[in-house]
Amino acid sequence: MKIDQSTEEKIKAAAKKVFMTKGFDGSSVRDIAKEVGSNVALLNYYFRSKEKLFELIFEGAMSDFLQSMIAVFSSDLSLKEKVEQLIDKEFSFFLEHPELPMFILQSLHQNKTDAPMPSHFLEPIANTGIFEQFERAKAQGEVRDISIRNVTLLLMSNVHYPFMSKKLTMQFHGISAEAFDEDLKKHKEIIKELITNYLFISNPKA
Amino acid sequence: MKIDQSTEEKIKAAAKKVFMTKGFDGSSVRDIAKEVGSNVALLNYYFRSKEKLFELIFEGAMSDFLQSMIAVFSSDLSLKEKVEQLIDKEFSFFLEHPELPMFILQSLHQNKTDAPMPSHFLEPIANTGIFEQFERAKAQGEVRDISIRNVTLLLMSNVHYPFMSKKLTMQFHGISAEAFDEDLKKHKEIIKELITNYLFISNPKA
DNA sequence: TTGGTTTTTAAACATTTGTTTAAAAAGAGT
DNA sequence: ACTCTTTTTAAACAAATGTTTAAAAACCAA
Repeated sequence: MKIDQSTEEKIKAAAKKVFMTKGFDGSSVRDIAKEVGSNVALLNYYFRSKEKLFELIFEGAMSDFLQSMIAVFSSDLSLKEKVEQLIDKEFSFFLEHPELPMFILQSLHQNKTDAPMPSHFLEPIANTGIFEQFERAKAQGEVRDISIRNVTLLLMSNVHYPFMSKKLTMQFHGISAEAFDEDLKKHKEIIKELITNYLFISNPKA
Repeated sequence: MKIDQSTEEKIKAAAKKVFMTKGFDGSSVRDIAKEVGSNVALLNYYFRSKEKLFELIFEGAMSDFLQSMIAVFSSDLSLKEKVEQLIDKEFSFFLEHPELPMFILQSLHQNKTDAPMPSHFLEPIANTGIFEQFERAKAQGEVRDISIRNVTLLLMSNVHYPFMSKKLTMQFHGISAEAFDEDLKKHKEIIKELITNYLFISNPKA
């Protein structure tokens, strides 16, 4: 029953690469097999079907996607510091995995994964106590009266979208990839100031 | 040479519906034909191929996508009013075409359209004089020192992303579509205040 | 080496894909 | 009614798809 781990991992890596760039429908098992340097039958030997393989890749991606938040939330920084760190960390994470936001949102959008998000993805976030920390800060008047859901939407919009819109933005402004990356850096600083200024009351005692 | 306009339009409508929800790769010409209540051959009779039909739909979508901006920019409002109106108008537009941002970004992401964005999409925007108005306001100290490209990215992030992230957000917070739509309304108001507060200097004379 | 298991391969399978063909149906002008 | 063009259809086509089969190759314990 000893399975060649390396082969299995090679297939997963190839599948990740292909699925990420072309999506589920745009990818064929022969694409992936070619990327592995092997056979279609081998994919179904290790993973039972294209769908099963995809689900595995998707779950891994979703896990990565959420993982970067957890590290920040688990620290014992102030809420403001956490927000700032989150933006920094997410940006550097997505600089290395720029296709991730598009892959996740597109897969969910087209119901490429039927299962609702498993609780083992969300519980670790709740377990960091970030929600309680937020409500506490709100009660103490350190933070503006805004729902945690709206804070999330605000952060995700400004952190995910830029990486999804690279081609649109480049074409829209007629700029190069390098120029866009510069804009990205600037954007990060802008939203850090913008969001913290908005969320946190400057003088809680006033 | 008189072509039954209604048939051609019916096909376009069906193609739009199918392509929008399933993307290029996820859609088959037989899907579209079934939606029309007709034949695959008919699609190739009116449009030469699946690709040509898609390009037509994509260009129409891109046009709609940008059109809603132009109306606002063409008015003779102040810059601040234009920003506020843009947010309002874009939100009500995307409430009626919620799949549009995802469709556009996904198609560009996967190079489903080889051609770079034609100038006839962008020129009308430049022709509204919005860029000059912005630079003028910046020179006069009414507006913070920020590039127009970063303003665009900021606006697009906060206007497009929420519509793309509906499923992710619903699953993430475990909320209903109705609850999400409420969050959406709130988000609109938040970013209106947030962005205008950030961009516009409260007292230009100070 | 031998025998049995695991891994890999090539080939075949049935469907689905986009496109084309050729004929039928519908329309229009005379 | 007849002809010619335009529109619509059913059928066929080759290529691509996901999956399975069965045999070969590699591996491993005795």
